[in-house]
Amino acid sequence: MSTKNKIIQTSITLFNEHGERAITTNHIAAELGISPGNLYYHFKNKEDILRHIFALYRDHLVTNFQTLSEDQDVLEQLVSYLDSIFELMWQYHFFYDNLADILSRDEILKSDYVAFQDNLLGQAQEVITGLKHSNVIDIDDIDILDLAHMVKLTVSFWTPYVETQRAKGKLILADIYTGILKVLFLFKPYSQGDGRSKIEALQNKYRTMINNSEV
Amino acid sequence: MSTKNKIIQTSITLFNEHGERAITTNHIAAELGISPGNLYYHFKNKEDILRHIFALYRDHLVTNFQTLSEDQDVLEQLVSYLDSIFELMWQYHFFYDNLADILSRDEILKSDYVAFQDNLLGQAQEVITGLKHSNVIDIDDIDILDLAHMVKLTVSFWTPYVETQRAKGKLILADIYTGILKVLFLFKPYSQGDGRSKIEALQNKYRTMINNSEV
DNA sequence: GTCTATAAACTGATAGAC
DNA sequence: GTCTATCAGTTTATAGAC
Repeated sequence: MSTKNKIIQTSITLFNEHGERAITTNHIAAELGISPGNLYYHFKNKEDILRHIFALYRDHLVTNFQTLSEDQDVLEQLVSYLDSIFELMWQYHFFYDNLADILSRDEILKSDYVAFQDNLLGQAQEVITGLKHSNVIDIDDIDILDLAHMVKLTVSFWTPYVETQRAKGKLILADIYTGILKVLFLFKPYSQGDGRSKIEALQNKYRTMINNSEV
Repeated sequence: MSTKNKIIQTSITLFNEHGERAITTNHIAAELGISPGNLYYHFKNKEDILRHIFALYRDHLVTNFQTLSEDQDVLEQLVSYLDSIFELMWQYHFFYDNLADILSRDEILKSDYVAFQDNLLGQAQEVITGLKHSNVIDIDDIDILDLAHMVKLTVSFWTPYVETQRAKGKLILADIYTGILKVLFLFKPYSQGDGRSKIEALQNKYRTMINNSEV
């Protein structure tokens, strides 16, 4: 792996472990066993590293995203989508732990992030519309935007929420599943007929996975 | 006002305006026109200030909180409760903008916060149970905990969510009302009969207030 | 209670040699 | 590409005078 990539990967690890604020360019260089000067050869500064990490995160999400088609089981697609997203949220959770702070220090990163979020909001609305057209849920068109925002809020801030609800311990896989369950919970009251039992089956699946992962 | 209180109030203002990370003890002292040495006479360090601010926030919330009684209009009480909470979230929004970060630096503050959150979760469950017993909503007992978590997540991270969804501009009063609408949105699918129309009336009330406040 | 002065530590960042 | 050396600036925190 190139030194540039190593710096990015190590930064992600250290940021997730100790928080972005606590990790300086010197820490990153020390962890890698390279000199600070070398790090500054590859990146202009810490902001520059953060921008590269965000680009990586965004590309991952764009790559994994598949708009729901009505051909396949729409709920299965939703779940695979949620799996990807929450997995990603876990890999980059430091970013959302310090979101407001990181964005306030970098105008360019902030406008990139805002544009991307706007994109995601549209995709969330498409997902909800897809579930509606597949008769999994029944929802007034006027409520779709609100639900899309709630899904996005939940996904974005699930990891910070979990981290700040308990005194000790890091994020574990079960926390990711619990987050997925929360999104399913948002959909559940709108589910109808067959859709309701399918969602309940999914809930049971993830509850089982939580129990198994905690052993 | 005592110097000690002035320091606390000025800190809150500066933290909200520029973010907690960007404001040092020197900034606070300079803004107040006192010396850094004087500030350190009143507080051990910045952590100490943050602990005092959190205690203030917690006391406000405890004071304003009234468990819903079934005598009065339970929905009116809910709204007055939501008003207080979101108002408070606005006054101390820097705290939630940087929550994970602030708590990770101070074990004592973190355990105080966790204990308080546990408390709030119980109160949220009581509120939901109250709405159920008043027949405003119909919800399975098994779902109450999930809904309580969703309400808490929404309230806690609403201001960071808003701040990070748009490129420019600070929080305004309309943002608070929009947050209240999001909580009502969470309750709405569980509402029944008379309860549903009452919730819709409340939604319309806040939508009107948003429009008026933006003029 | 408040000030001045200052120390000790750390941070981000650069210049120049290899 | 990588290193050593180093700087200028910032931050926290304290000692001692008033």
